Amino acid sequence: MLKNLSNIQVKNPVDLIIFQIRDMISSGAIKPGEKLPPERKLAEQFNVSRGQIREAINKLKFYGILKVLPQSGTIVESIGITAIEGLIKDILKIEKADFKSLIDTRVLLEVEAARLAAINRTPDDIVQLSIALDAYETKLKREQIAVEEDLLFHIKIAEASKNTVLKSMMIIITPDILKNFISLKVCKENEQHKTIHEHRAIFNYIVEQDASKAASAMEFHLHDVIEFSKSELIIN
Amino acid sequence: MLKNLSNIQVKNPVDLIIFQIRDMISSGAIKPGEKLPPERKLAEQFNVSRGQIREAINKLKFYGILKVLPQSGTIVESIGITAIEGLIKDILKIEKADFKSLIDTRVLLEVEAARLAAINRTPDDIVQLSIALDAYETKLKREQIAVEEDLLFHIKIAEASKNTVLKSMMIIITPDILKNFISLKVCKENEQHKTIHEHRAIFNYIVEQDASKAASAMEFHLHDVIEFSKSELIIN
DNA sequence: AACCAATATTTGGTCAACCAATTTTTATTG
DNA sequence: CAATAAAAATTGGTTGACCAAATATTGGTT
Repeated sequence: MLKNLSNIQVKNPVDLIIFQIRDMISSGAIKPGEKLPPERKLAEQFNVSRGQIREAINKLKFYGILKVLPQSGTIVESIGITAIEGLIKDILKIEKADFKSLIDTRVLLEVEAARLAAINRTPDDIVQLSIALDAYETKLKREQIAVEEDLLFHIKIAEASKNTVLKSMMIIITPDILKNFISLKVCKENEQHKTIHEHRAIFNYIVEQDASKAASAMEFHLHDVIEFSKSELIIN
Repeated sequence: MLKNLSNIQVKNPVDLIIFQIRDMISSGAIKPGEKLPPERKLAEQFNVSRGQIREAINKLKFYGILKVLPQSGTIVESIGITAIEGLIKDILKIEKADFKSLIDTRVLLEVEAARLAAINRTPDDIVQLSIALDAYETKLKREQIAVEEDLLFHIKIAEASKNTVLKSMMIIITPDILKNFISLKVCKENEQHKTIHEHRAIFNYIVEQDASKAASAMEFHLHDVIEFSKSELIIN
């Protein structure tokens, strides 16, 4: 346990607080389901300001480790000591996304989203997809580049899939994808017009509720994108 | 994962601020790549405290829309007006994850993670996987339930996949999965011993670098889990 | 002893004042 | 006039005091 401590390079003071909270749980001082000491006590105990304690709590709250009850206290989620230890260790190690991982995961999510969208799409989804599709095509015909409209269309597909987690993940990775695309100038002008037909194909299969064809159409559509995943450039 | 928001009615004051920032970008008052007005100005302009402005900025920062340069300013990421408008709208709509979406997405991520792990695993990954596997088995032999060790093993697989995005996503959904599993008592004691063999099988295929077999072994392993995805229970 | 309302305390949430790094402006000098 | 250094203003970051809701304590009544 303690030997793992040296592995992690803690730089951020907030991460250091998170680490200390982890120790309190590891040592059994706090058990899952119980209340964390109040923020003021923690601030005094760790010799930091209360604001930094709040920031650390906020981060752990986002990752689902803590739950804050206003005017009452902060409790550790009942997910077991082992899980909490492992998760916090991993959270502190989370690194920036590389381009290849981003693209590979995007393809994975998108193909599944297209498949599910074909199954679960509602009439309203068709309207929304149609609007997004039109926006993409008109932008493309007027200007050269429509990467944004492209990705917004893809998000609409994720929305039509009715899988809330899938959609959330798409939303999270989309800005990173855009940043990389723009900087790498992935968007070739002449090839963009080809994608109109591909988008239409995906759209039609979703309308027809042909799941497997929608999925394969999406996979084909993203083939060009996969080619770029050899690049290892990182943005930010 | 986090909060939700009804389509038009905005309740959270922070989300309202985000909406106003969106308007500033939509109207062209701020363009992508440019600086946001200083926090004090925004606070005065929106007639709210600066802390709330900071909270809103923080949320948009997490989703990759804004980038904060300390002691200098906050800039809008250069990802285009259209993308920013669409993304912010979607961010405000993000809803809590339902169990089915959670499980379905988990399976999707895990099968791919197993496939990639078989390809990219290093000698050290094998050691780490072996340690996680032993922890799981010994816990199972002594006590009845080892869901945490189970999931930590799965995270190690994601780590071995060398896909940073995939791993991050696994870490994000794991606590939610645990909460649902524990409350639904998905972990059947007698069936848990069966999973030892399945884990071993996955592990061996990863060691042997047999990608397709590793993937299908993972898919088979998660079959029982998929059965429960009919439940619509939501935790929290 | 048991119950319950009134009160005091504790809690996370909020805010305005302050800090240090940065940027811009101004003054000086060659 | 240009260059540069000093100083003023601006910036996001931090902090400690205050707020309202939740909780614990108390004291009285039955």
